[in-house]
Amino acid sequence: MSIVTTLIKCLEARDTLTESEKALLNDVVLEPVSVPAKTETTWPGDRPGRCTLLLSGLMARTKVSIDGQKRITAIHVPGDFVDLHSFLLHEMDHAIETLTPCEVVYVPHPTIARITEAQPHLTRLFWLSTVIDGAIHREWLITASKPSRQQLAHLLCELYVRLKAVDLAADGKFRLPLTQETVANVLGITPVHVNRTIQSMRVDVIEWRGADIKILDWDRLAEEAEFDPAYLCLKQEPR
Amino acid sequence: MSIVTTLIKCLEARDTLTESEKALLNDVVLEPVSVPAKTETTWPGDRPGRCTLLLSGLMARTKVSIDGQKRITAIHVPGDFVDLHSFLLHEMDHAIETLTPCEVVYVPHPTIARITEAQPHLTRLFWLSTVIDGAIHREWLITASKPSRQQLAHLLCELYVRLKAVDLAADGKFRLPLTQETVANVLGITPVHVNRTIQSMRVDVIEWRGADIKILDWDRLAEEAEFDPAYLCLKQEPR
DNA sequence: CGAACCATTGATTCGCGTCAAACCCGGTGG
DNA sequence: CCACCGGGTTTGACGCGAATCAATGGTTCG
Repeated sequence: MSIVTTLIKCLEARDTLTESEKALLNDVVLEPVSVPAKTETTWPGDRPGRCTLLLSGLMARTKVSIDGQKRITAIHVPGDFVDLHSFLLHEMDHAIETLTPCEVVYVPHPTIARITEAQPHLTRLFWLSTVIDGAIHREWLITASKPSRQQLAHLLCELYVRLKAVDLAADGKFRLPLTQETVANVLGITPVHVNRTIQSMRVDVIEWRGADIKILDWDRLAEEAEFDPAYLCLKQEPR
Repeated sequence: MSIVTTLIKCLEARDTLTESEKALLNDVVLEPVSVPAKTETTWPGDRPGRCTLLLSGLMARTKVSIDGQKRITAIHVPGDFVDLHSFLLHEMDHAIETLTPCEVVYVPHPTIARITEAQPHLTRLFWLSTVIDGAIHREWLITASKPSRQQLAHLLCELYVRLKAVDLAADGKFRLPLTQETVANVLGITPVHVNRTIQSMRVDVIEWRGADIKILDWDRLAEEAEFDPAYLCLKQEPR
């Protein structure tokens, strides 16, 4: 199984690729790099010069405010192009860090630039992946003004669907090796409150022991979260 | 002054355009359409087939939850491509509405597709505009978990800078013809609380009468908002 | 066995929501 | 010219959800 497999799986969840496109991606994706957990790979103000393709593990995009509060604005699962937007933004407006030990591949910006010059279809698929990134931001923005239970329920639904798309979740079960403090940084609430929220959800909809989560009643969880996976755009269509 | 002027101004805030690119845009942008205030132009589930370029007025992207709560996930000012992401998403996951009377131009998806096939540079600039859209979402996400005063301060700073970039704001003054209820839908708080927040800010940092806003002390407002315009990417660079 | 890290619990405070009423102002019509 | 209306703004009283602060368990690992 080659290195690009997960990326191709992610792209092909939204459209089909030609053999030559797959071959091109294979040439472009070089050797993987291991990064330990809790390591910042990019800082705000950086001009990275390459994009990060996540192969395994979980990464996050974060922003720290003056008072030291860290807020996680995005969580990335294997197959995600974590900072594809840096190709166009140039200067980073946030940090990127590993939440767990990760394997990544760095793709130089000039490589992506070449693709945009000669591969309109691949370009659109890359563009699409940043657009979906934005759609996820919008969902998080909406849940942000809802009660914490609903917020957490939505996060779990989303992560389950995204992990399942890359075969890292099944039967309502998945691994989420995050501390409650990290979850708090995702939801924008305090760790203490995350704990209480998890406890209230343990009563009826989830099992959550250590890093192992089991969704006991998907329908109820999704209903409470008002979760509709449409925004994740997991439908093959010509783009 | 031609119709594309505002669009070109917006794109050229981030990179320079060649004459032939400007000419192409001029050919692509057809006659404007007037839309009355408070009109929904797109609904969730729609497959629009064209993108909306805003020429004048304010538009919003909204999502309504089961209980009828409307949340505004984005505000658009003249020059913005309101729903450029629909070109790749195909199916809309949210609604689009005018907040004030607006003039718009509809650009058919096939037209944009043609640009992506033959105009890599323009394509990257369009892509960039959706990426900045995402950056704005991230900022809103971060402020969402902050006290309402800081949230509102940030919104005012952002709108001032964005309006100024298209010459619709100057000297700390701009028009914002929104009701407090609409502002509440932007911030995800109640109209009542918006009112109290505005009042507390009137004491020291802003004047706000009807649709007219004057920022009395930019530095103080920006400091309180922790506002750093970097994410709006208003710097000319080759992209 | 202690150190470090994480999860959990309790007590108290505070920002914001909720509900309901009052007010303000431009527009309309008698 | 004034009564009346309606949409938006403002005010007050009250309750709840989440923050805060501080302490206590539980596990893993040197």
